[in-house]
Amino acid sequence: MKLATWNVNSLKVRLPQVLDWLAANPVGALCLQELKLDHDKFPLEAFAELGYQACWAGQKTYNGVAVISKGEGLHVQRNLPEFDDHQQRIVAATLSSPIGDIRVISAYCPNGQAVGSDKYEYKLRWFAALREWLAGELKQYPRLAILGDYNVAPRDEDVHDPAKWKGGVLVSAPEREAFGALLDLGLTDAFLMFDQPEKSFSWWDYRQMAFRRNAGLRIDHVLVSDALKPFCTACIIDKEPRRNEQPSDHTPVVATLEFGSA
DNA sequence: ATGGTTGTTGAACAA
Repeated sequence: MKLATWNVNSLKVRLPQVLDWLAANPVGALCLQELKLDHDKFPLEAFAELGYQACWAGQKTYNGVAVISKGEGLHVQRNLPEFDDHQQRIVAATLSSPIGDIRVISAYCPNGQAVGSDKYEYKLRWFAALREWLAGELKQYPRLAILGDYNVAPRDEDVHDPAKWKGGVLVSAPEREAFGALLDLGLTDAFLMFDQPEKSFSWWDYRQMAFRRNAGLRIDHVLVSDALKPFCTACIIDKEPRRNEQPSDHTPVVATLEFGSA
């Protein structure tokens, strides 16, 4: 069973690419971010034609998240219950698997704009609220994966030019601490469980031919709980969709779970 | 060089 995440930067524009990718890459669940679609404009039928179901939290113009899944998503939760916010950044659903229920969360963490800005303060408050909520989710659902665009590059190795980015938004110490506080709950960055190519990134700015120069950041992550971690056998970044015509600025990250047979 | 690109909504904002 594969779990994937992809910030599509407008599902309206990227829907054909997402459908093509799903047809070539069957998954148990695909978490999407930045739908930029009103809640009732979600293209459920297009996914149904490929045999997928979906849970989503849509919003006009900005944000919006979804969990596309082979099986039905149950106990759907939208947004952080204790955080008063109209921005649609979280959707959670329970999926069944051979080892029992797995809680799958699609997260679109705030960008933060610039260190010290109002949006940056909002980002840090949002991460704190996410941590509080996740602690409860983990108690209720020990087998949990939270996938999404965290807008945090956790290590200097996740930054194409650490000197240039040093202290800036997406890499600043408070943001990395907020991300680390999630891991402290008993979550592991699945990408780092395995040998990976150097300079592996998941996002490249549209400007200045950043993708061709591999001037990117690794800000999209798959976090697996301690109970799920032993079943995770691979995690890769699929750069192919970033080469598409009219691509998203992000590319998918895909984790493999294997449940064995005996 | 405070530039540059894309998406949404309709000149500005967000990323």
